[in-house]
Amino acid sequence: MTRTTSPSPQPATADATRVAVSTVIFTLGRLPDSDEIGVVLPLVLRTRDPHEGQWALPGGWLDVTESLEATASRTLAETSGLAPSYLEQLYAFGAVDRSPTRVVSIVYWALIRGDEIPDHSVENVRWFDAAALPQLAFDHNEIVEYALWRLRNKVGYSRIAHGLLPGEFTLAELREVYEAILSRRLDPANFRRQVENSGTLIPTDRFRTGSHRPARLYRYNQDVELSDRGPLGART
Amino acid sequence: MTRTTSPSPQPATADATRVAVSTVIFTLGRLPDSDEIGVVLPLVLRTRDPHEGQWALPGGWLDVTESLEATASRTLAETSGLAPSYLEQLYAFGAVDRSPTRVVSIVYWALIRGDEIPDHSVENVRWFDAAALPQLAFDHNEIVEYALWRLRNKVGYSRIAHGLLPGEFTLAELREVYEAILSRRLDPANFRRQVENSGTLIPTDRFRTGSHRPARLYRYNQDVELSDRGPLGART
DNA sequence: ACAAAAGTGTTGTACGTACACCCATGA
DNA sequence: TCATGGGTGTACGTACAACACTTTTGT
Repeated sequence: MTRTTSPSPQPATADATRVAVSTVIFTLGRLPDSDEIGVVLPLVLRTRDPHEGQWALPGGWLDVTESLEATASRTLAETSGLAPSYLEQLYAFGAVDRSPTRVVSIVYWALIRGDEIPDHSVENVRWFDAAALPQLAFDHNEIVEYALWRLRNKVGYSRIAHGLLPGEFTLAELREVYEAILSRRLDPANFRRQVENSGTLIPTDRFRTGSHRPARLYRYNQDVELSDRGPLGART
Repeated sequence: MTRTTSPSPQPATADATRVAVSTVIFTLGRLPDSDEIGVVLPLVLRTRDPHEGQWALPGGWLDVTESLEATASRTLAETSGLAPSYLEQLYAFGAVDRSPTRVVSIVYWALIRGDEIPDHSVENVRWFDAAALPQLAFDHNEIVEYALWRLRNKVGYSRIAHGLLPGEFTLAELREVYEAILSRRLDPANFRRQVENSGTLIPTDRFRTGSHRPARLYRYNQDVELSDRGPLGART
């Protein structure tokens, strides 16, 4: 449904159900109109019907020889040119009337590090403030809403916030990520203790020197990822 | 993939992807070999290839005119004859090699009350101890494993346990449900307070009289369902 | 009377929150 | 030296686990 870049390998038979894979790709960035840091995501301008001229989630038809997750990864590469630092299935949307022809969309959501996102890398791709989207094609507004809910939820009990940061980061930077996602301020002192006691961070010997007292750099402890997706490790 | 009861409305074209909907249906029951109470689920004996003679999750092909959830509900009716007291999408399984032909299965999981489940209502349907399954068709063992994980997880922060009980129940009965799902004993005193303070139960004037001191009957408070599935209310 | 489950009280620990305070650096 | 963010200490409130205890029934 959300395919925008290549020809359709699936037959468009009137009474067949087609399967699409779309991806909600989150990263942090400076918001267009304010200069706050916030959650942003890329959308693709539809160049054909249905919903020509509207913005839609990146995605494509499922190929018979391609796994669901592989399709999602491809989507990500096509729009951001980056590999996901986090990728998880979100939901399968299958209302009969969500598209003129019957389409079931398996939607993934992904995080990528904000390090180096090409500003206008790909034609017809634009990054939007997740909290201020225009009207999107199909049921994509609903989908993004749900993805945002999952992101905010998951940030509470999981360590995914690291997926938005480079390899080494200060606690203040990590806290900013949480604050942007939850859109509320957190107490620096308490934040420090929580995350230190969680055992998910490894302090390095390096410091971020800047305007004031240097802050220690931390990196993510790979060994801790438990109790996240349950028995599904590399599911597809 | 798991269709067992009606002819396939989907074309079996070699290079098309077909969409199936399967459902993991949980309830509580007396386990076959012990006489403990535990989680049980119905499976359907496959009467044709692939995997003829193996047990599989109830399910069927997605019809073009039928929503995902509707297909799941139908499945439930066909195997248990009951309406679900809880129904939620679990995951979309789409590995390329999970079936001889390419099949994407949208899997739901459901709870039904144990009140009155016909013991051998439907031909080729049998109820199994969820913790001691034989080898199932396709990747269905994995799927059940994941569904169980979700059930146990969700019982911790949600009120779904009520979905396994009749309209009125004692706190001891509710506690038994939790104990069966989590397979560990809970302190009756603490359990009482937790659930009382959660505001999800309404005490009635009736009592369950039995072998000892009568226990007050409670019923579920409909008004509390919040923070469960997020923005997806009647999604399909 | 006694066993056993229903139901109440009390205590200790863990953890989140609020906030006062010290430390180290650039300007 | 001062402003500012880095980092530590402490006190309070809530939530939960453990467990002693009282109450009410059937037998």
